[in-house]
Amino acid sequence: MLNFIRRDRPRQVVKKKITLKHIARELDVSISTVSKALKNSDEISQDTKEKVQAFARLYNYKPNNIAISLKNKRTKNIGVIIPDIVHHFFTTVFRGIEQYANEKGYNVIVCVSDESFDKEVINMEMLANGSIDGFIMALSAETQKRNDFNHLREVTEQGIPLVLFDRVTDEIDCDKVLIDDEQAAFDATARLIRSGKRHVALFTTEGYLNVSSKREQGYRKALVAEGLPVEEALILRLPYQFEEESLSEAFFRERRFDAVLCVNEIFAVRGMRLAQGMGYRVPEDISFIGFTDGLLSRYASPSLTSVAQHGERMGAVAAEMLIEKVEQEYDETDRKSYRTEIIPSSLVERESTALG
Amino acid sequence: MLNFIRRDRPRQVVKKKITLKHIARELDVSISTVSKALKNSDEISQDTKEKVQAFARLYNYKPNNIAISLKNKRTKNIGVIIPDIVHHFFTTVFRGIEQYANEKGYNVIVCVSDESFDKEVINMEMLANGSIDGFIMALSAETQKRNDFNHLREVTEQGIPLVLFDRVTDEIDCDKVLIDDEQAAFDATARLIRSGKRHVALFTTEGYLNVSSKREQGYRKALVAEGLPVEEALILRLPYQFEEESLSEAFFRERRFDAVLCVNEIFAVRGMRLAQGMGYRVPEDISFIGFTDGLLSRYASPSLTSVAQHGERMGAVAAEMLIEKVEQEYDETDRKSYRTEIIPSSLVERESTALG
DNA sequence: TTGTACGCGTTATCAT
DNA sequence: ATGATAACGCGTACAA
Repeated sequence: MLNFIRRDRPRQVVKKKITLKHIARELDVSISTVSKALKNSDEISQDTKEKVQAFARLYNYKPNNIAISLKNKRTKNIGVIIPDIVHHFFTTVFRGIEQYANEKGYNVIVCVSDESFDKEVINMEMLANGSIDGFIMALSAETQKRNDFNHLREVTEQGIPLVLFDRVTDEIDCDKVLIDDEQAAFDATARLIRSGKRHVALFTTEGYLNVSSKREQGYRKALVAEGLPVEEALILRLPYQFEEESLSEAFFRERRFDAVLCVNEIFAVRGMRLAQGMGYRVPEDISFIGFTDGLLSRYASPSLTSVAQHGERMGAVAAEMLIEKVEQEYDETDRKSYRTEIIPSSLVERESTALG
Repeated sequence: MLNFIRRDRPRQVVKKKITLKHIARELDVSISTVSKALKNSDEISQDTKEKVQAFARLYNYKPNNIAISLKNKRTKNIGVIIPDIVHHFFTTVFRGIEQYANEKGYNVIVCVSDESFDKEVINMEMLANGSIDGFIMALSAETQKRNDFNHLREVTEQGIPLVLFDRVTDEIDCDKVLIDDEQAAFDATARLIRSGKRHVALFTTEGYLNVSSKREQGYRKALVAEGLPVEEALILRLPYQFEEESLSEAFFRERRFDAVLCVNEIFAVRGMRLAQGMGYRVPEDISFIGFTDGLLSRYASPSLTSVAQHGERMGAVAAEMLIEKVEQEYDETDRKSYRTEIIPSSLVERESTALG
């Protein structure tokens, strides 16, 4: 009796999960009676309900998610595909997604594309075969470069909801969540100028990443708006993962500027360090503002004024948009319309800029 | 004809995923014939196989993961539960897990416990109901404090493989992966002493986190081993998330020391900054070594000598152990035995320590 | 060579 | 009040 529940093993007792069928057999009723009894259906006698529920509690019955998914054609899982998890911004977005999703009873399956097109495609296909109800993703660098979005198109054509964030494309019709990069860069630059700086340099990345170019736009527009010339010589383009300082050192020696806008924290911190090493005071001689308000900004010396991107909020919004689509998908009532949400960033003022 | 494949929608054509049943109906054969044909079974005539395979390719047939999971009782998903994703160390471990798992054809479902016992329990239960084949996790702070591990016990009793990493407990019999915290602290301290320092302070956290206390052990043992006294006055215990510097400032004023071992990057960077602000030179007057070799260590001024914990390796090892168990679980052959793996850390030497 | 029947665990509909 | 049956999508042992 009950030997489905306890089965002896070499050194360990295994209490396998029990199913409706087990309960039914043990209590000598039908599976459907058990199912209804557990749902407190009033088709079932009080007596039977109590018996069944007691037994279920005793053996800690929990319905099998997979079976339910198969039946409902909904998994309550959402797939997240990001280029890199060891990256503060993506991590915070992920956290926002995870929190919101969890509140709504969804689990999150993450895949990392590692900035590779192929991995992105493989991961998407893997998850699209029934494992998830919808996708949230930021495109890999390679995907952006190749401009090939067939994998996204396939997924949306299958009716699987998709939300793109941060690294998006116009080629695909879907919900999107964006940072107001241009506006943020504009504001930061204007902030530097209004505090009395007249020669604002820009430290940005080589190659045209979507993000950097928007920030550059904002920088340029701010200069113009404030009646200053755009000095091309004050724009320094650095390799993404550069190690030696020679480039920037030369820049400091040869150019005259009194403020720098940097498209990320790292450039800013390295810039400040170099400047200080060369005898400049920060912010008196040169002010700095960076993007991505992470640990580096907070603990640099001096601490770095930085554009906070509210990744967590972004993730929550993305998850909200996705889950809305997923659940209305089920109603099939009204036709789709896609939104693009902009998450405002804000400037966190610290020591690397003087008060206006 | 074929109207299961294209169904008109308001403004969008939806190509729903097709199933074996669809193919069978369309080609007027049975489902099992289709199934076998797709597997290239030699029970099926070349002719039929080609017809079926062509059709499947055309309509991009992919088997439904959920159905397969239900059938096989294996999901090819692994559940990861960590206290916090916005934390460099956990993030790197996660990356290691994700990479290895992906190589082996597994997906990763992450849940964040947020250092909360309840969330940890809820997430585990959620995933344990069939969604995953095994768990990899680091215990939440609250769980460690409460010393309540029934949720882990339940899971292992159900025969679900579990691997604990970093934040583990002796109460549960399972595979474990650990950092050699004590040894690392020992080595770091010894390294400071051998470079000529005689009064090594320790900046650690208040309250007894497993991790910090092991590091403290190593620190103490190293002093003893090198024939130096343990000066209790040189051990500074700071709140986990402290903001004002008053505590440490007083410490710098009142104590005499020429080196500091810090249990994390942040304490080290803040310590260095304070020291420099008070006129000390780093490393000449005071050397610093931190734990967790992240961005802060690399970009601090001076850059910080730091204990690298190789989280990625740790994650890969954990995933390897888990998947091994998951797959042998299936054989049911030999009995379980659990291992504990130690991942060696290493010291990354930078500017905050002088050469021995 | 092809098809039937069953099972995975659940729920919903329709008998009894 | 209870149970039988079908269905979700797949694979496979067994029949035909």
